[in-house]
Amino acid sequence: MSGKMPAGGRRQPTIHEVAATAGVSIGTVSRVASDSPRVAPETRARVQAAMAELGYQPNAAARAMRTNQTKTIGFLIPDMTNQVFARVAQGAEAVFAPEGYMLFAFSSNRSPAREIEFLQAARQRRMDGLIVTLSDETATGTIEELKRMGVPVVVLDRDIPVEADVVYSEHIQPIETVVGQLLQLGHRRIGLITASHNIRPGRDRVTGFKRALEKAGVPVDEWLIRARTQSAERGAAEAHDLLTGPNPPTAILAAGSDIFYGALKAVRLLGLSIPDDVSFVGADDALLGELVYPPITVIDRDMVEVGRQAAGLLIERLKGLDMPPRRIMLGSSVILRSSIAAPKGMPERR
Amino acid sequence: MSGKMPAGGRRQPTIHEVAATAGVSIGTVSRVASDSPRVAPETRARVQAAMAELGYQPNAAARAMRTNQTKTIGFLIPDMTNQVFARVAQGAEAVFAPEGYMLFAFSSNRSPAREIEFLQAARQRRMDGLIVTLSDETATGTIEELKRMGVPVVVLDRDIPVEADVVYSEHIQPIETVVGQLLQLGHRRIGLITASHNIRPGRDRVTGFKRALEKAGVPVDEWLIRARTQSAERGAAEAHDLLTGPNPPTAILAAGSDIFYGALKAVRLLGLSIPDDVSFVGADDALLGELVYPPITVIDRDMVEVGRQAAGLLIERLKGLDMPPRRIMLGSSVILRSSIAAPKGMPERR
DNA sequence: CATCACTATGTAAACGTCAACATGGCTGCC
DNA sequence: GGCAGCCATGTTGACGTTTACATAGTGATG
Repeated sequence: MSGKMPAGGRRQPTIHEVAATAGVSIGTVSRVASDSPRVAPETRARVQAAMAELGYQPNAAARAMRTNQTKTIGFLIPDMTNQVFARVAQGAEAVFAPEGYMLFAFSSNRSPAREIEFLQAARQRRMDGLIVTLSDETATGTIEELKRMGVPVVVLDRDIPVEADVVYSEHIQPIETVVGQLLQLGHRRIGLITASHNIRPGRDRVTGFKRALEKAGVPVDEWLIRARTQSAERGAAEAHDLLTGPNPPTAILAAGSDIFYGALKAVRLLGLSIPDDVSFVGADDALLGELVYPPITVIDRDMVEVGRQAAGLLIERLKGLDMPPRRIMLGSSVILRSSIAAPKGMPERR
Repeated sequence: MSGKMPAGGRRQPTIHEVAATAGVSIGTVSRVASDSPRVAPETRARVQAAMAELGYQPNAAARAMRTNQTKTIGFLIPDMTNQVFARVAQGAEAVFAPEGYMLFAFSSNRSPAREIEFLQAARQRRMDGLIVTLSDETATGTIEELKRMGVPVVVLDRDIPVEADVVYSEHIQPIETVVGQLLQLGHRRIGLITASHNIRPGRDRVTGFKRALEKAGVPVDEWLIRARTQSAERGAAEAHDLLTGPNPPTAILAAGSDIFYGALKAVRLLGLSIPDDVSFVGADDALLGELVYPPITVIDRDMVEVGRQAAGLLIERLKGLDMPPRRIMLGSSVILRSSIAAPKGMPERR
């Protein structure tokens, strides 16, 4: 275990060295490397032996220059430590790997400036395609950069003025369902904490929320709707503010995984009991909902499937199929658990 | 919003087009692109205007061919949906971004075959350096491939026969501490569920566990030690098996985040109460430990810092510093919460 | 047996960039 | 005023592949 670092900058063998070792020309080596049929079996074997001996791996940059393909897909997400996005990446990866593409995942940390940096880096690297989840639909710089890409782009759950395939998640209906449930239990003041209006999920959840209230003839109190940044801190702050306000809600909807964590923590810190003091609904982390006590009702969706679908759309584009932009809508489900009950001092109706 | 997809394969402008537009030679454009000082201010401005007009981004592949640098770092992790690894990536990213490097994160899903594939892809792409977390130290193919890399490698928390910088996490001491606590509370049968012996964390945790028992003169029952695959399913299965066995433990240590989830779920499914029926200690997910009821004692560590340190080591290597392999050991802490108590029917001692 | 049609292999140009070298105009100094 | 030296810019050859084209064998066929 002594001597130089393996890191010592050893030069990688080139096609020329393989050719010399095998006693053939570089053209033949190239043909063997790319599985061209026009090579005699005996020669092929000799070249393969030379490759193995030298540990040859073709230089992707040189190859990219000639072929205009990098076999690389860029994947832009707001936050890779968020399981929701990590699962999408996992689903996409599973589809791309067998096709020989590598996924280049990048976290913007919800900064449009970092998103632009990523898109530029992706363009410099001439990535073959992109899957993006923007953190703000109104950031024009990002949209401009996206339009310059020149390669297929699949957009996840955002409405932006770019001609691209999109994979949407259903947000209106599950919120409507769960708010309907709460209303039926007798809740009249329900707090909603979700993402900003600048992204589709935030807007749709507010839409679903209001729609459910209107259907039941319950007036909308804008004070109860908190559509801001998606983070645990924000979730905690909003939940705290709602629950310590003059006329607090009897139920809280924490729609977004980080918001879910923060809001739940705030409820705990206030020493409130679920569902006796306040009913609680989380989202996007079914496992957490299951592990805590009491188990928490959550709005859940299959993010791995989102990744798979997005990858599928992109691969079809990469195969050169020319067609109008497509949109896929994937469902969400409500997992009912014991964190919701009739509000305090009110017997469950019916 | 009509017409062709932006995806329409628009060719990216080259340095030649920029040169033609600006009315200069490609050499001058190259000098402007790489901030060389030998350019007249007026010319520089004209070239920059041309670049902006055409949306020029230099071709990374061509640049890589000339400079032998890709400004790309490969990051191999067992599972990107695991927060522990995602945080390491985040920490490393934060260090690399300002240096102009991009991080290429890849999940092996704990398959040595996939690890080899990744290492080969990394070599083809001539990545400038690597940070790797192997899923099995005994997989010789992976080690071989690692030795061929020819670029600096930083290894995370593994003992492998490769000359590389390593960032370790402390595993022995925190386990010893927490087992010591449990012994003092009166526990004599403690179950340990952790990763396989094929990786350092698994071995070290078992070492710490046995050491604590030996110090207290408590005999080691191998049946109570479950060092196998790191997954929620495995964690659940082992916990179930331990708790339904003929002579079950009075405390469970679920050392590993996925194992933690699974084991906790198993305890819930068995209808056991924590800490009345069984004391419980988790690891690597302090937030979950805080959100569940009762809050759970966890062994915690700062994974973002692990990423930062690893990135720091790699960057020094990339700067060409020649030095012997270095090792950094980062601490772990025990966050005591109410999930541990004296075993049933035994008053807390002292 | 000469020619044809293949087949296996070699050769060379091009991909886009950088950087070493070449060029030419200008400044300043004796 | 002539020339040294410098500065801005242009020219060119690599970097490692792929691939179209060239070439030289090898049978088969009339």
